[in-house]
Amino acid sequence: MTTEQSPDVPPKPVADYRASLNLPKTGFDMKANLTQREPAILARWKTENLYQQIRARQHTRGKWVLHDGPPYANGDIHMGHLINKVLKDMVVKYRTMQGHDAPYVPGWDCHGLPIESAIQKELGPKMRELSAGEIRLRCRDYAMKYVKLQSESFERLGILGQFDKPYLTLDPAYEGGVLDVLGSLLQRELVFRQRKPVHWCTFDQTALAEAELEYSNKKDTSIFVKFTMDLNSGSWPAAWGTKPQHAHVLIWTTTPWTIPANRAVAVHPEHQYAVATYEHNGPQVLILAAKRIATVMLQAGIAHYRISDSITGADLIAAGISYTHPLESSRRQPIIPAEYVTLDDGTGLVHIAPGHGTEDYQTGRKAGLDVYCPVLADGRYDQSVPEFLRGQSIWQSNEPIVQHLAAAGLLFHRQEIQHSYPHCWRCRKATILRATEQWFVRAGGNSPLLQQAKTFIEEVQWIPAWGKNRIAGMLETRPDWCISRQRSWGVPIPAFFAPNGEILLTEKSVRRVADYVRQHGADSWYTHSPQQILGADQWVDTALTAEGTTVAEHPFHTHELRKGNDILDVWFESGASHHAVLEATHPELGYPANLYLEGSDQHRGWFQASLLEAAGYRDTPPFKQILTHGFIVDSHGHKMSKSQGNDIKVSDALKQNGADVLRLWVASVDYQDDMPCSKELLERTSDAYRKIRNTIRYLLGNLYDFDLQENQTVPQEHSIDTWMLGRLAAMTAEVHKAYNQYEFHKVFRALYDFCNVDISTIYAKAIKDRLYCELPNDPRRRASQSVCAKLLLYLVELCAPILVFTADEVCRITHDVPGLKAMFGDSIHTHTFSPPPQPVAPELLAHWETLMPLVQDGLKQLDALKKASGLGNPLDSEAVITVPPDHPMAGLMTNYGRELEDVLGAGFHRIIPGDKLAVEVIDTREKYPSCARSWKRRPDVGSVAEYPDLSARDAAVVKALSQTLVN
RNA sequence: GGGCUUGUAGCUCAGUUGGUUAGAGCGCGUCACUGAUAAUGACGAGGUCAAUGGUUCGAAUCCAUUCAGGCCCA
Repeated sequence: MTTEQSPDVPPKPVADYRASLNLPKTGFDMKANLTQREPAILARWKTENLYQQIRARQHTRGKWVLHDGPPYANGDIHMGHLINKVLKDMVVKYRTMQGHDAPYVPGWDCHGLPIESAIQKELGPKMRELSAGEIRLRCRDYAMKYVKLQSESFERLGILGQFDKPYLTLDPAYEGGVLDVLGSLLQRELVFRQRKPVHWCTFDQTALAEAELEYSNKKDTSIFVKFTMDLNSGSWPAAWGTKPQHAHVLIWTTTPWTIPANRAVAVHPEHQYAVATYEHNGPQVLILAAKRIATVMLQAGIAHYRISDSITGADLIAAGISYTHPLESSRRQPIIPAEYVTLDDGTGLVHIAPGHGTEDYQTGRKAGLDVYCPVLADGRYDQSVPEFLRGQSIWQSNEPIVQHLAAAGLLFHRQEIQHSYPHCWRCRKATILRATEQWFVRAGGNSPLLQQAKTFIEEVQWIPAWGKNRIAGMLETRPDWCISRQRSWGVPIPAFFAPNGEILLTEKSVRRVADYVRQHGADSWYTHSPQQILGADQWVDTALTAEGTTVAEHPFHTHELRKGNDILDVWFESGASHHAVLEATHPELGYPANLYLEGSDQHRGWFQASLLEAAGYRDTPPFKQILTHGFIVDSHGHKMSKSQGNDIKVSDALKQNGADVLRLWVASVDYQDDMPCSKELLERTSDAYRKIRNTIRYLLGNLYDFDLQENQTVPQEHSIDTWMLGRLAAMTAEVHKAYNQYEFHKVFRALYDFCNVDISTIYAKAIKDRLYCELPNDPRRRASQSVCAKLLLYLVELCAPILVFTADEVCRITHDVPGLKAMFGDSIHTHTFSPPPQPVAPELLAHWETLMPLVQDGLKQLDALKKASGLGNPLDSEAVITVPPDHPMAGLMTNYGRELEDVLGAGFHRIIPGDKLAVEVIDTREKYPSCARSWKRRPDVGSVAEYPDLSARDAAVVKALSQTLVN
């Protein structure tokens, strides 16, 4: 210890009383050093097998299950993972400490395109030489690598769960569970087969996913085509004037080759449509959007034309006029509504080919149109098109079609354009949209599945409440669910195809395959024969014919069957987890789960998939509560992205701050909204962490000689201890309420303010004198220590779900203090919350309500004295408290005076009668001597002759101590 | 473009059924202490409650529009 003093500081008093004080002592370091300390704690948890210990613990309350939504097993974890997993962990830890059995089984989504693409990239052209089975093996290794990597990252964040037995969607038991759900949907006749346009490469003859498209510029012929209206149908709108002899609707397209597949023309119901009339070999009458007429006429070089009044698209549809297919004069086709029609280009009337466009398809389905696709896998027209096109490649057909239209007088105008067009990422050739047979779940319109899902929504508690509205809106407009994908890495749709085109996919056959997959894994679909899989030479079952009808009791010869190549949409896989995990891979969890907790994007994703699949599997929803959180944004509220350079890497943040600080940050922001994050914000959180840590350190430091059994002392009624206990009771209630409603930012706020204001600013300051200066066993000291022990207990308990490492560290420190050993038991994480603290009598709290303003006033006066006369230390002042004799507190002020002196930090106090309850702070540097031990200036310093430099209290304490020393 | 959603001091959050000069903590600035000390305490400065318009005796709070974000679609 240094004894150096600067020359202008007066020499220290002769006697050094420091040793006679009870100064704080603790092994709990001020410096957290989380980056070093946390891994050590983590290692200990692993050796102790903490997760299993918690499972084996006596649970005073029932089971409570948070079912983990599986992150994708690809890449490092990012801030989104952090927020999600930490929120989940805080919930689980809170429920555990409430006494629930709250197991946490983490899961991973292991199948799907991103992994298959990564492997494809790795392998390059070699990919084509590999069988689906071989590709799947590599995909599996890839997925498992990232499961391990992410698993370690999650654990490093203090997330506790069954990481040694997670659920994986590539687990055969899980895959079997997925097929169980598919079987159940088949049983309820909710699965059907239908054409739908998908991106298609005619060179590779394969379907492409959105992610496999590369957009680049392409030259095309765009054409304006006149579709001849059938003026015998419907009724000519009066606003368009007298009905002409001939009229045409005018459409625009950049893909002339899709004209053969035209099945309708779409208009926007709210846009205005008019008639443009001009002369060209007689009067010409065109229908198009009023706003497009000028542009279109200019493009076609027609200078003179007349425009009629306009009507809305809705009125045009209502007029009910059909038109003639430009290449097939016998076809009459309708005009239908479509909201997506724009007036940015074209004519405001859109050529609809449901087999060759996604929007065309959707629009067509609503209007009940045939999904007609005359294009074969290699890009040639089939036999259903006009003769001049049969067998021709679509890539060579634009010109013949344009010529044909021109010859028929239907070509209004043509121009060459350059536009962004999707190309195949492998062969770089232009792709098309082509309708192919896909599997669907009947989940739109008035499907019973959808009805059931809607009733489920009502039975679930949505947090925040608007989540219900959001998902309800999504269900309202949702189409049937296309569950098939033309990929390799996933759970196969176990359909068998007979040589005559009959298909076997029934509840019975799927259940058989499910069992087979459970035994041999889904890879067996690719490596074993239909005979092996079905386990018989003949399989009698319902057959689906190529025409879409069913034939019951149809005998299939299994050796003739071919296995289908499609896999299930990965959302179907994860959406089956309510069965595949809660009942199949981890039946100890049980159905349903109490809570699903994910980002708000999962209203469309996992929540909806789960809801729909559960609706097709049973009659109760898979979750009781749904909690959603927002997304991480930067300090300006913009989304984080690598390309913007405003992203924060979890590994960096972890190195910089430690897991507990990151967890505290998660707790501190309102997750219902977007969550801003920046280095500065984490720095703030770090400050908050240090404050909490120091508060705990102060409490611990003053309990070094306290024994929970021996020294518990009830505080005197008028003591600041009582005020503190009142605050503790209020804080505890507030925090539990917030935890129960998952409002962690309120938990954080309450705990932080409690440390900052109630303990640090007010209480800790007030009790210093009695803790440090009184005899160790003095009742006032023991009472305050009793309160400190309570503060420590509740504070650490309530912090534990958030500050998992620090709480554990505190718990270990208490083990080293003999009197505190029993405080938290073996581990804070197997410990349950203490019963709420005893409430404090309201009248006692009311006393402090009236006294605290006096303290505020006193502090202002101290500040004024400091500025006016350099009074630096409040102990060099006295508080003169005036109280009217008839004031309700008058009789009590003798008790409260001493407490006020301490709360204010003054050296002395006097109570005098006055006309109002008030305090006056007086500089006593010239008035009283200072006690060398307590540093308080008071009149009784020197009153004990033996100790001329001490106040009466300190003299007595020192005397008593010296006597015990002698004995 | 559509559905849902957010916008209060530099930051994170409070602001009850619309009602006097809009609150807290942090951060910042100044000062004090040196017996919680890479701590602690005191005081202080910060806001036309995103903007505009409306309803009202009165609006951060209700309504409309706009602007700027976010998620999901198109």
